[in-house]
Amino acid sequence: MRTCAGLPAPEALARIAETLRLLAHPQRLHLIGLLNRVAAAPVHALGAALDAPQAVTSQHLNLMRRAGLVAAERRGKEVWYSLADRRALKVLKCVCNQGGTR
Amino acid sequence: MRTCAGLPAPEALARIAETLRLLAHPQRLHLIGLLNRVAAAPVHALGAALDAPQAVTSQHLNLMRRAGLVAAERRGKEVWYSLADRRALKVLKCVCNQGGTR
DNA sequence: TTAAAATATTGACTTATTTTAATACTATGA
DNA sequence: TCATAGTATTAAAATAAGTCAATATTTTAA
Repeated sequence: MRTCAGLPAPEALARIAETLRLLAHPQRLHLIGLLNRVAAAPVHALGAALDAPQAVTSQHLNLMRRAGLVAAERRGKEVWYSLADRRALKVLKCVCNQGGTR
Repeated sequence: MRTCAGLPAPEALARIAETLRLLAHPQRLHLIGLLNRVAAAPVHALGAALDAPQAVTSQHLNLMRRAGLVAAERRGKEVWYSLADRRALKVLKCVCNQGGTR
């Protein structure tokens, strides 16, 4: 298990920031949490859980898919999404515990 | 150790997203990493390490301070900053390992 | 009290992100 | 082939975030 020894190089910091930026949205975080519970689900089911318009749900999922955070697989008319990067869930888990002073 | 059981409530998701948004910037991530190494440092030293203008460094630090991610303490003419929320470092650490398929 | 160092704040500007609505695409079954 | 369900894409408008330069504030020391 590689832990972040030393400071990440500038390009690495940019990539990490980009990943965090994608996670830094309530609905996208919600999607990550949902996908963790159900393993995989079609867009319309996820959109219903979020109570968000179809286009919005699709856009969020596509953003995360392009970054490799989630994966998409067509099953007939539906496209089922699933988690593809365990870091997404790890981030959600470690940031949703209360902070506290160090 | 409280782990994120169940999906966070909407307000919680918003708070978590806000925290992640603050971390989702290369220079702010760099500051978190630096503060982890040195424990505390004045603004001008951090700005020099980042090679960023004084105002920019101060602004980044202030953003994070208002969110409770870092703490500030005046020592004479200087203001020394330090980490105040261990989640910041945890996020940096777990997101800077390579992603991988689940 | 004046000057200088260190930090913070402000406002204008530029850029990026989010939202919305409309429309296009793809697969299925009649 | 046609209609329909499920997704994706696009463009425009609204909102938010980042950058920069100038200036204000705070503290110390002369």
